[in-house]
Amino acid sequence: MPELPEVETTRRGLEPHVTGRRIESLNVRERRLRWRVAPTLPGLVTGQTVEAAGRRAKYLLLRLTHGTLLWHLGMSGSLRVVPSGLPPATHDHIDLVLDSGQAVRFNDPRRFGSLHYVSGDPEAHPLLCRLAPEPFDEAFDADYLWRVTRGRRAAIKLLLLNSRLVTGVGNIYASEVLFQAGVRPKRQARNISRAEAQRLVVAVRQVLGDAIRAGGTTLRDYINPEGRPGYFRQRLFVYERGGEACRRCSTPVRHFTQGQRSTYYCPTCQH
DNA sequence: ATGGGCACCTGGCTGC
DNA sequence: TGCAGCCAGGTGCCCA
Repeated sequence: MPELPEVETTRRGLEPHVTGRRIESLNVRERRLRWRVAPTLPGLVTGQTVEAAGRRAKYLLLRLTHGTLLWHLGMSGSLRVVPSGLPPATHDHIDLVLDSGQAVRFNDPRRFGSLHYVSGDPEAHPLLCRLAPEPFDEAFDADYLWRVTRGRRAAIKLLLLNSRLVTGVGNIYASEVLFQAGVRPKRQARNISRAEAQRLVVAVRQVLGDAIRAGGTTLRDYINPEGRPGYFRQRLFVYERGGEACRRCSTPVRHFTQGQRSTYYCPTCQH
């Protein structure tokens, strides 16, 4: 699913439709998501107004009058804005019905997504309080990445996927970031040089930023709130391009498994 | 504390 | 055509 660019694209698509809208109801047709959706949730949010649509890492934060909805899209989740009367299709698990006659509809075939309501400071929630700084925050810089990689024997790619250390980078963009930074995915994090840490930070921002501008990456089923796919796939340098020519040097792109996930890299461009 | 592996799900594709 | 096997944008948790 969605990595940071897809969640951010979703946030931007939702924002004009939800901001200032009153919640008429929350219809939960399937509560068995990553965590069971609390039965009290509809009663808690009905009647509140959506004040803003925010994002923290891959979590969407809908700030309400008295609290916050924490929405995660998991691997296969997506949110669409639909007319509130539209009959639900398969895997349309939740509707957030607004006073505009529209509803935010959550579809998630694999049900790895989640929905929580937090009444206090959302940053203090257990799911958010240990997350690394946002990639576009100034706290995420070369010094930071240098510091958190020291003494770490884990492969740098695995470290990029660890949300306590780096946030927003998922499996597609991890390979892309390492390509752009010229760093091999198997390198032990502790052996990354200062200059490489700098290049990685630049690459994280560059790749995620470019992907957001392209509306995210659609591999299979990701769609934005208007029901449209993202267009970053055609700009991927290595992901899902095993055996194909590197776009920079024509060497065949290599593919292997790391931590039970696919990794792609160019043996010539990355060291 | 760190690292590795598993689990949670459904669906699409491949190959016999 | 049918079916087994494998793979997929995430991440919390358990164990060594």
